[in-house]
Amino acid sequence: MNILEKIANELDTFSKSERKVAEVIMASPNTVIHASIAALAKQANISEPTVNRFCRRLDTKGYPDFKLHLAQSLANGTPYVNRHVDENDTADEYTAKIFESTMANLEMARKSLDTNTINRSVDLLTQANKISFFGLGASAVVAHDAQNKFFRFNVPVVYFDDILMQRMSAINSRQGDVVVLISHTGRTKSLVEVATLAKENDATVIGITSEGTPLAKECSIVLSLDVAEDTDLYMPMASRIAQLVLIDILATGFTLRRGTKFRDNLKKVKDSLRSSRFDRKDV
Amino acid sequence: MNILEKIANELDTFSKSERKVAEVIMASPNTVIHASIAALAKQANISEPTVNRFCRRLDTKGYPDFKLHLAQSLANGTPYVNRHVDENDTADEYTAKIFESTMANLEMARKSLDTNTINRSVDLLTQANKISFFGLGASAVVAHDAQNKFFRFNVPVVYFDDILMQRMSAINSRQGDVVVLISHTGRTKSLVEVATLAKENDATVIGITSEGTPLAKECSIVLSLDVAEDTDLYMPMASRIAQLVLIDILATGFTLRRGTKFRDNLKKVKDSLRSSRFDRKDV
DNA sequence: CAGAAAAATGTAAATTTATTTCATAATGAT
DNA sequence: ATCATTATGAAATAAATTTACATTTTTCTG
Repeated sequence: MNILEKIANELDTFSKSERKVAEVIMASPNTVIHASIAALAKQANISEPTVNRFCRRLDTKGYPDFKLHLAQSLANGTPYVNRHVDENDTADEYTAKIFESTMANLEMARKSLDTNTINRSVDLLTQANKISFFGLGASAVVAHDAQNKFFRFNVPVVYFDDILMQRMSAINSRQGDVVVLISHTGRTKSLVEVATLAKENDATVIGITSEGTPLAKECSIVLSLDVAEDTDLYMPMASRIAQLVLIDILATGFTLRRGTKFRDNLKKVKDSLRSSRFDRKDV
Repeated sequence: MNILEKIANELDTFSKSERKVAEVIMASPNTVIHASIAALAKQANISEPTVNRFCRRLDTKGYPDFKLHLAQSLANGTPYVNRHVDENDTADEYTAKIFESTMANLEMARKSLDTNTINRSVDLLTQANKISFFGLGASAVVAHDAQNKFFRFNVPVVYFDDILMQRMSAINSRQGDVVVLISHTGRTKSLVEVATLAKENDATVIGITSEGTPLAKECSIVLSLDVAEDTDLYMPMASRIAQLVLIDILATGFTLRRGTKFRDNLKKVKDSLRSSRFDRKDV
């Protein structure tokens, strides 16, 4: 797909003149996309028809079409990447880097998510008698957020970020209850124990964690999110953002499954907040 | 940068004919990048020079250059619109839409952020005797996350999602304390009161909120994040994600300001968690 | 609401750019 | 070495884009 890669690949199938064009293009593709066929021909010391033939050899309609492909390759070549924050970065720089890494990781997480699993999870959540969200540390924040969302749906929902409360809650769970356990590493001992306890009490255990971890092994369903490790500053960053987006997805799936009337209800919940707020006209 | 966004943004500054072109382009940008200026003009029922003028209005050199930009916009994984979830969406569809909107909104938020303000905020935070993070509802989650991050820095940091605790804490604040108030709408009455109380007690008040809101008016510094309203399902979605990324940025700025030795310390905090986790080799 | 000024749009010509045709040169196989 | 094949370029042609200018439409002013 990427035409620059294609050029590099097929370099040996090119003729002498074609190779000259290829080299000029690869040397500064960003200049080429703004050059006319005449300019490029001159730059490569070959004739214009040769450039044109070169373009066609790469399965494009002609020179302008080739430029289009090239432009797209360049745009694609620099997607959101995980750029690491550097000690001497200015506010401008680290701000840009953090936004970009977050987005790169979201893209990554999106690709790794299995929508069938999402569908099954939504099924289970809509049918649950009670939903519990447990996490520790940064994942506690995600659990907190999940409670905030699902609470609006008027389903029994609890959230604990305390190990003992989590254990007690797990022991008290029963068939029909859904326990959602959140842990990026999937190696937090106490959370794995909670999973085991909940399972022993016939609750359904959904894990928002990485594949193949001790926690994953104890779960009925695993929603796994691939995210590049947040090694930079020893703080969870992208992983929890991806988890939160996953919560949004589950919550959205939940409301869609519940139908229109249910969504009217959501509006009421939101409207109920009005009296606690300053009116827009007050401003 | 993204020319499709730009078109959507400047739609109202266009003349009648220009709008016609814009609509044709937005309806099927992928067709347009392969069309000649004549074809596009015909499609939009206007003359060729008008298309040309349209291109120049968007700061491109002309039609071919415009097509290049358009092609790049399309190639870029960047979603150009906030696609709204629809009632009949499959899991696949709403998952994709939520990821895309989240990313579109992050892109938007990034652009709206002022790095000078970030710099000043980081200054204040590094110099603070005590840092408090307050929010309610979805913003409480953000405050919770902030506490989690700043706690690792070994600075006195508190977080409350309870109105009374927030008030009491604000009343007890003094010069040198920094109070960070989080509210997307900036209209939550009790939080505005907290801002006033904190200010009366000489604390520095940083608002993570929208410009021109009652809360913003009470703050010493306002970190504003533009995000498209989350109207779909009456739940805060993109706004809190953007706020969390902002927290990441502030935390990162904080650690950078503190220097290398400080960051070694962070590693120790992280390492201290090891005993609570299953080892990798256990798996 | 007339009428002038400004802005928007279109026509047609000019220009630029890309492509085709065909002649010539290079390459390679026998 | 010679013929066939392939590669290349010059010039002609075709296509596309841009410019210049005329016409229409809109907006503002009195």
